[in-house]
Amino acid sequence: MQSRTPAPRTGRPRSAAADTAILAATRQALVELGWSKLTLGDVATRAGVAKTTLYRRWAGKNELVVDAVAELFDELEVPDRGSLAADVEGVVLQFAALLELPAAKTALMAVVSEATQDAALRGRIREAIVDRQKRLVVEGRRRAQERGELPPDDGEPGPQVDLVFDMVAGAVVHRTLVSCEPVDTDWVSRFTAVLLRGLTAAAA
Amino acid sequence: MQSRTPAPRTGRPRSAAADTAILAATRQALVELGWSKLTLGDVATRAGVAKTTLYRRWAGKNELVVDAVAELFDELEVPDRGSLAADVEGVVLQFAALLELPAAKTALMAVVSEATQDAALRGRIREAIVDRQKRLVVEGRRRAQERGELPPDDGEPGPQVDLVFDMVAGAVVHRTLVSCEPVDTDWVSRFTAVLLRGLTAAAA
Amino acid sequence: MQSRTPAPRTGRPRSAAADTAILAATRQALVELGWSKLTLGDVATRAGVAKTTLYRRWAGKNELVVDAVAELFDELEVPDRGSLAADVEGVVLQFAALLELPAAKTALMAVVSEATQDAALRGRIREAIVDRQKRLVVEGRRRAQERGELPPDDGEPGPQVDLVFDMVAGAVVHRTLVSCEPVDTDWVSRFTAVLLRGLTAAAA
Amino acid sequence: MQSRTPAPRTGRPRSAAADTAILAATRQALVELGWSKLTLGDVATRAGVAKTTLYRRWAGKNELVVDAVAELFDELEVPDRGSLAADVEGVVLQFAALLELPAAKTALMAVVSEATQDAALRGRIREAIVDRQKRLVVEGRRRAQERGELPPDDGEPGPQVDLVFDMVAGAVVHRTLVSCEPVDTDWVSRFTAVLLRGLTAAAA
DNA sequence: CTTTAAGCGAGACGGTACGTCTAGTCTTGTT
DNA sequence: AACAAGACTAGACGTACCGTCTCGCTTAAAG
Repeated sequence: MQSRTPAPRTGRPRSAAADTAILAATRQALVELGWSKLTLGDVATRAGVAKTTLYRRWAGKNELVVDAVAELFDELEVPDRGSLAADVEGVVLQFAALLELPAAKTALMAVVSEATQDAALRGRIREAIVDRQKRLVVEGRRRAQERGELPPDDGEPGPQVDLVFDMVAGAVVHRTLVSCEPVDTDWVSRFTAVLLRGLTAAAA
Repeated sequence: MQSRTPAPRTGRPRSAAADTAILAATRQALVELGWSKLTLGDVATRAGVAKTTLYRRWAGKNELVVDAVAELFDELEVPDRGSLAADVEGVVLQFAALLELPAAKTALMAVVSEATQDAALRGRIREAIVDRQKRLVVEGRRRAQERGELPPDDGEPGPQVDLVFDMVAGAVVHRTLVSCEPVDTDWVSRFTAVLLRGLTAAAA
Repeated sequence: MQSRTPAPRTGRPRSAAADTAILAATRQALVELGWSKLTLGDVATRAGVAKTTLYRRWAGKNELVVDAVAELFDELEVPDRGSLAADVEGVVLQFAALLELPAAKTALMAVVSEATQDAALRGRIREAIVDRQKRLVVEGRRRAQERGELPPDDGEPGPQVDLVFDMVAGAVVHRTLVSCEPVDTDWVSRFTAVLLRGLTAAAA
Repeated sequence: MQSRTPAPRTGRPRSAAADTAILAATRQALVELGWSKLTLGDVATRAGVAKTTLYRRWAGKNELVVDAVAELFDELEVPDRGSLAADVEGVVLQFAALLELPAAKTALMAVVSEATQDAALRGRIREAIVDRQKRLVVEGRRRAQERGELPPDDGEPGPQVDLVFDMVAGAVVHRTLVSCEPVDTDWVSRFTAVLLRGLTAAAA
């Protein structure tokens, strides 16, 4: 999950505070300026750091922004609202709220956009973002199984997890960023209804 | 839907051939270089045209690329495969095939990415891409109603159209560009099953 | 004698005024800052010109400074003071006055210094500075011959011209820049006496 | 003549070997790269020493290079070839041979060049290089007087020593570094003839 | 048939950011 | 304390691209 230039073991150690400052400055600059107007010189100035320090630790703009964005998604957690439908709605709203942040919105799409041309970047996105969120799907299903809302695993849990993940994340991202319409409670409940009926009817 | 600088009525008329050459060169350069490496100077060279000519017709990179991409989506058509499920699968596969083209993939995400910072660009995307595809959803449902697979409209058709569109397009885009996994027939049939059962169970 | 990047024949022509401004700014910056502190960005700013314009016309710092310095030496002229001794003293004083200018002093030595590592630069110095001044020696001798102070050429005039030139220019440069002592009228008359007695005694 | 940072008397003493290694590495790097491409980091690496060590002992690039060069000139000695003319020719050839070394050539001019902007450096050059060589002129004249080739001092020996030194050193340096032509035996004998005839005719 | 208004290719221009490099200082831990 | 290692700030380097501007030339429609 590291896109950083590795630090040597001898000599003066790298300042840990600089990392925090740089990533925070990157997110702030991203919000204010957007990907294309973001300059590393500006990030360095905001972080109170020389440009060289920045280039010593990251290979370039892409690597830096991916790390800055990945930290945002670390905040996502699995809610426990008592029922599968409520859990799904909770996750969807949480994710949508995250995508309302200009920093997250711009940065995520910028990185995805850049990744269409860069296989290594695709890999890093999968690691840092996609796979982490998939665990949330697994966790939600586990809870529903404990509550008896879903039958226990009958062998291979994998495929449907991927499908559910693509459907949930895809719908939210598309509505937010392509259709550019709000993810309000009405939309969320309609979406959740279609998704869960589709899944449970399929299971029946 | 025009993002072009309007041509004056007097003087020497603009060369029509240049337009075609420029848009084709834009798509080609987009495939080879990606959005961030694409330079208008290079596009001009590929098109055998001076940079001035390019700037005389489009206001900038965004406008040019949106026009180049919009032409790609004009090829999408509504299939008629005899059943609702088959129609949905057909649309999904058609859309996925389009997104497999590097030109479409890169260009679409580049434009969406840029749009997170640019309201006017969001408007143009909605016009040129989102609304055009929504009509396909409406058309597919109309056919299913004619076949008796779906009940006739009970007043307001709008909301579910938006939901279905976000779910279909979102899932395909997400699987293709974020998860970076193939949209094969297995995935498509599972997706279609969940979607249609969710919708018809909801209607019941 | 040109160290300039050649201008193409088509397209917008290069601004002639920029050349003048750049070379003047170079000399001014050289006086104030010296060679090592001189930056091309600063020269560009002083000249009211973009850095790119500067790099479009010259290949680098060396080339630019050589051209700027060469213009200074164009001012040197052959005096006619009525006798060989007076002519020599006039040339020496004129040359010494030039070397008192910080611009000329710093720039000349900077270029000579750089030339110890760069054969092409050595060639340009010879052309632009050394050979031009040698003609002054030839001219001075021709006048002395017309006055009857020196015998006419007896075949090959070359070698002694080189020798005289190295002795005159070398002594002035060394006293000015290495010994760092003034080239006053006393020193000049003693130098001229030794030189001319040496030359005429040799001819006798 | 010291340009070194003085060492404290307490604590671990400075390694003497490091000095030798650093000065040798400086001369080697000077030959290979020239003044402007010479970096102190590189010198440190060649000397197997940390950059810190280097900065602890010298104040900067100028100081280091002057010391490295001054060592070269310590090798110059007064020849005794039996006659004034032969002695002069010997000194000139010895000096010219020294200036043929790329290290000496580049370093000397680099230092002189830098000195046009730095009075302290000018002082150090006078001490370490100019004054040392002047003693050679005095020594040569003393020998010629002992042989009876020159009359004994008639009061003030100073001025002509300076003049002779500037003429000899200037001519050699100029021919070597500005005219860029070889100081061969032909040139040396012609130069010596003019110089000595000029001086003795003046004395007569 | 001229005008004449614009198109067009070529490339210079002022800017801005890039990513690299070096100077000189500072901070570790080790000797 | 000196030392090796290397991080740090500061800032110049030379390149690339942007979007604008000037050229001189060509092209059609309007007078």
